[in-house]
Amino acid sequence: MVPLPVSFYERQTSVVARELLGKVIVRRWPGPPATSARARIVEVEAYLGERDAASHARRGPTPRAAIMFGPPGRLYVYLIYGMHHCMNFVAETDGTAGAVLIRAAVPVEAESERDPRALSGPGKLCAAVDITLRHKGLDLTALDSELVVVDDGAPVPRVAAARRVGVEYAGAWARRRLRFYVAGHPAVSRVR
DNA sequence: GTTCCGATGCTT
DNA sequence: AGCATCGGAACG
Repeated sequence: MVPLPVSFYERQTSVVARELLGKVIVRRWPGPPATSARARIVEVEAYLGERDAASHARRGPTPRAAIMFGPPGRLYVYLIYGMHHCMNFVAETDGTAGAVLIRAAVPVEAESERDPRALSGPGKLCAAVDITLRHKGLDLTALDSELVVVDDGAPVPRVAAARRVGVEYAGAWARRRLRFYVAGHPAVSRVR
């Protein structure tokens, strides 16, 4: 299955965020032995450019956040609270900041189970698929990447929106509904 | 059920 | 000093 192309990511961040719901993260370990894991995205957050007071891009292209200003379709990883990694997909055209935080996914092979083990929360998700700072900058659109995103033809889910989690400091931007999730999905954060 | 807290290290 | 988090403890 072919990775989503650069053109998918090169759009408004909130559009990319919504459309990532239902898509499948494919993590490949080259090995040997070569292995892989697949998880369907069920919750994301859009972080916009310099005007977004909750975004790491708010202080401009600092060493950490510069990648948010670069070409779309790249992986932005950061370390939070000294122990958890968070993965983001860079959106918008080169020169404009934007990224989508991936907050929750469900392993594809577990989807049919009665109570599928969810990878809920950005830190837990990153740990589950073994993504760390050394993957920052990875090209999500390259055929041979250790991490790509694919459309497996599953039906487009019904999308709901809510405030982003953990950005209370951001004033009016904290109240924007820039978190998107599969409506009614049990793996989604309980927070409103 | 809720709220609180500590862990741990990078960023500004 | 604060953080785009998590899991466990304390409390009701």
